[in-house]
Amino acid sequence: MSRRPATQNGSQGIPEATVARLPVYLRTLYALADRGIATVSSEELASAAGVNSAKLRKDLSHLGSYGTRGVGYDVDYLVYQVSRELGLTQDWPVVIVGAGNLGRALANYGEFASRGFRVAAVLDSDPAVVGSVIAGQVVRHADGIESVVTMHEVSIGVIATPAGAAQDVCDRLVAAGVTSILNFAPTVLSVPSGVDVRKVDLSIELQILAFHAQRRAVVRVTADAEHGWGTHQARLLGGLGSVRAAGIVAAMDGGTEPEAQAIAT
Amino acid sequence: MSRRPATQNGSQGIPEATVARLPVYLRTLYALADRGIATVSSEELASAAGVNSAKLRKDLSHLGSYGTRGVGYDVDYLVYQVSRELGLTQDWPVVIVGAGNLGRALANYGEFASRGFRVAAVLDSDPAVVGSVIAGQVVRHADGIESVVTMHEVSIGVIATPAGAAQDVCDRLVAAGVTSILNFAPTVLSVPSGVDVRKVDLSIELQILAFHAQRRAVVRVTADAEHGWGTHQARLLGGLGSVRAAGIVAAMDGGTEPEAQAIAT
DNA sequence: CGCTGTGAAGTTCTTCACAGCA
DNA sequence: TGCTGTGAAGAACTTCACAGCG
Repeated sequence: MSRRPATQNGSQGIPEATVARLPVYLRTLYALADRGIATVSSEELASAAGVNSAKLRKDLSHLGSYGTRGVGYDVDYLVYQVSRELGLTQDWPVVIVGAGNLGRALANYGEFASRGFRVAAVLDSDPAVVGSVIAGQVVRHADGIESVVTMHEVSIGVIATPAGAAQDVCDRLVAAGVTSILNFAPTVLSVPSGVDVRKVDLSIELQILAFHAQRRAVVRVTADAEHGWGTHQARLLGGLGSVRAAGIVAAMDGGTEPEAQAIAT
Repeated sequence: MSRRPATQNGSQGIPEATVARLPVYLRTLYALADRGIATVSSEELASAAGVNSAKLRKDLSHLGSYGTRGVGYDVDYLVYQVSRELGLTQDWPVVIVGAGNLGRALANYGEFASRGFRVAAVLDSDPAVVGSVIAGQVVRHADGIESVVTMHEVSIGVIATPAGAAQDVCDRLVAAGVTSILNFAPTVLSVPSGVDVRKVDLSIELQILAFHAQRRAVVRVTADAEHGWGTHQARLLGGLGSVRAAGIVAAMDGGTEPEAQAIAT
């Protein structure tokens, strides 16, 4: 009873998986509109967005019946409906904490400013960075988190600091009133319930890719044994399973603190 | 029959959802090892990794029976088993295309080099950037994609270019032999089957956060109407539903090309 | 007739609850 | 006794296939 369900499909709740795809549809729709296309079928839109059409139709059906049978969807109208559903008919002020390479990349990110989000401030704790200008913003000292959040009524915070600083920054953002956090630091953040955290993690994505790449390679090695092939991929593998095993376990001890690499140059 | 299932649980296939969490467990295990902890229970490890213990045990059970009943898991041993499963007992050479802020942030990323991945090259098409040094690497011209991939037997490519260049870069990487791609450009990439693409997209993550933030706000507005409250969040919303609707649709036309913001300073 | 919107079936993922081993 | 490993139940998500509207 006290635990809120991840996706409560009660009144008009949209499944989480659908929510995660709406931004993709929205971007695709913008691209179509830019090309002067006024109407799309679910088939066309789905293919441009990289999903299948049944899924797209089901997703859109959660927003309402905005298509026309026998015709398709009106691009502009759908852009508006999706934008509204996502809460992009208002501008969300965002603070970015951490003005390293990553923070700078984020602050300069084009789609950011244009579509629903606005960088209210960029903060950093490094005196050498404070005062410099990034994307038209003077970088403020991280001490100003509370005042910036309060003054600009910020409810979304982006953490682009080293891992070691992330939890502290997070706590301060939350204490100041931020309820949505996008975390780029490679660490698990703990937050009170009611605060929404999403993480973006390079390392995790690479490791997932490695897993699949390895599996493909293993399959080919097996095929090699049976067909006498010799491929690029197969050679990469060598004697998998023992090669660097000891090395990995040893490296563990000497590991330096994982960092989001935000402050380095 | 001909369509390969996303997760084929045949011989020893690990569910995709599990694969996506293994890197998190691995990082958590490294952190425990650094603190000198030799053994963990599923409960402890799960809580440190931010999942529940049943899920963790189920996940680990797909790798084998590496725990000890009544005791828990040996940290070092589990680090090794998870690493091996993810294919991290070998070093994966990676090329980064795009040497803007994002590309630089990625190249300098700490966890990158240390645990299973090695930056084989950083490439960019901007003559002003080519020749500069990033993370100990001289930035090469993007024309060298094919030779770098071939020479270093690279199978993982990271795309950190503007959206407009991404598909072209992707095609060249694939043609050169890359089979895993991590895409930071805000665009849908199309690749031949057999090539694995994962995307990391700031904009999408922010929009998902906005959706939930909006919903929280709406709930509070509703509560306001009933209880006469007045909160920060409620005021943020204003007259949702009409406010900036026209603005959004109009802004669509004037939109500039979305970019991953890799080349700008 | 073409395409949307959607019940229903199928698949994957999560959570429960406990047998069974150290 | 304490904790893992897992069958079984449940929830979420995807895909199918077609009714029905424009």
